[in-house]
Amino acid sequence: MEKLCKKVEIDTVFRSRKAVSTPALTLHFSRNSVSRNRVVIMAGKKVGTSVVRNRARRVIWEFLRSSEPLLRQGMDMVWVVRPELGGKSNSEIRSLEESLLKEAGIWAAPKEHPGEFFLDFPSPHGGARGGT
RNA sequence: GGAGGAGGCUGGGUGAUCGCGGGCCUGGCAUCCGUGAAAACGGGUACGACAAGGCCUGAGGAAAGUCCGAACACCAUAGGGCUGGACGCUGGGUAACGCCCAGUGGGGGCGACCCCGAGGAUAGUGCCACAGAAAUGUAAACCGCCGCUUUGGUCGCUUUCCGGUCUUUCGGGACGGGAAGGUGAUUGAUGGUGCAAGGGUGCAACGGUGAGGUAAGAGCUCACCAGCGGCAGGGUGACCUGCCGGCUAGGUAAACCCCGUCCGGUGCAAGGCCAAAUAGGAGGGAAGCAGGGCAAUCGUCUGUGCGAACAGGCGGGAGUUCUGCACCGGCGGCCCGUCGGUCCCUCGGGUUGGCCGCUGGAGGUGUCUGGCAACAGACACCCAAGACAGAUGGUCACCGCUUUCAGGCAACUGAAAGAACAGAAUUCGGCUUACAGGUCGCCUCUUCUG
RNA sequence: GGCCCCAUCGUCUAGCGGCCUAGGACGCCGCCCUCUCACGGCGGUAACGGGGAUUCGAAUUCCCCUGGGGCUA
Repeated sequence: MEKLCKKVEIDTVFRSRKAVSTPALTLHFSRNSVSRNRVVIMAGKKVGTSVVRNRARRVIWEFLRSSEPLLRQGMDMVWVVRPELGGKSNSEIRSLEESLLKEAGIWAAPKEHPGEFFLDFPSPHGGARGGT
């Protein structure tokens, strides 16, 4: 699992229009061309002070890291933190993440149909992407 | 014991485990990076790059707000004037400051102690609403106070005259009344004068209190206080103390302003280097004048020559160069000055990579010396984050703290919950703001006991 | 990260330190006009971001917070 840094790649994830959300947390995701997962966690100024924002990033990142063996690989994820997350405890944040991952199909569920899920993935720019 | 005052320190700890940033070491290595499906191509390097392991190290007192001051970098080695801005008791500290220390003055508190943007209102200008007679002018007189002029009322005393009652020694006497006049007290009206003490208005009314003085009053006179000026003494100074003088000067400068001191601008996204990529595009402005030098070349004259031509003189001269002015641009808004220049500005187009700056510094800690202190000096020891979507966290256990509940007379035991403000971004010195607690001595007032 | 600016009724805005108990427009509410609606007329509702300081007096001047916005490779 590595970090997703470039603005162009992050914009690609947003353009895929695949997202699940709760009032406190939103997960945008798309499939990538690398075989590893790439993650970025965004916490804007409206979430709170730098202490609140950095704590949210660490907690989210730490849960993803510790539960990586259970996740499907080859995904780009953009986590967007919303102001409601400020008052949540660490265990609450973890359960929120788990439910979002399950909803997005990234969490390795008991019944696995990976091929079916990725079939309806929209290829951006009318299939102009090479290499897939 | 209670109530306070001022200041310093600290900002949970230990262990296990999984992770993150930086550095070093070890072993392995023709490897590493980019493009590519691969082959391959391009590039970097054996003081190298990558991955693994080990070790070391890794947020704050405010890292914050960005309110001041600097260092550093570029713009000229940061220049002059105007404008503008900041500061403002005194002395010291400091690289510097709007900060700190010590003092002065004022205000608050019984006190320890705390607070103060605290230069100039006699340099000038402005403003002081409403109310009030009057809001700064040696002004003004509403209610008032005083004597005086004119004119009344009441009362007292007195002179003259006229009656009355009683009495008589018939000379008168006593009592009371009326009229006219004089005089005094008091009171009213009127007029002009004197006064500013009192009332009233207001944030503020031209010193305050007391005594003398006066028709009533007034610094009119005196004492004390406050304020002003001068002199003397003390202090580096702010200022303090004493004496003398003339007796009066309102407030506001966080209103303009005056005085003194200081200030060029921009800010590490400063700035420098490397690599890569794109374009030579569009719009606008300016490419002017004068003089001098050189000069392709042209015209003309003279000379030589049969001639082509050559040489010399004169005149013009594309171009080029120099000087001055102008223009444009850089150096805060303007002027000067200065530097650069045929280009300058705006838009459009490309890149969104790497390295340096980047952490050893006005640095900390300790001791000694100087100083009331801030601080300075000497010596010794120490090196303590440097990221670039941005590193300190998760889980578990135990201990310590606080609260609640249960048990217990109590010491205590058990369970649950909680633990502030807050995260480095070029670096320092301050200020300001936020902050759960814990802890250390010092000081003041008060109560009780001995 | 650095450097700046702004804050007045629900909205857009006026507002020399005293006439501010803060004005106007659009809203909103009520009444009148009309057969009814619109237009029009009359009246009302409603604000100086918070705290401190200067001043006799502050929306206005000064300081500190709070909340918005902009510029900068």
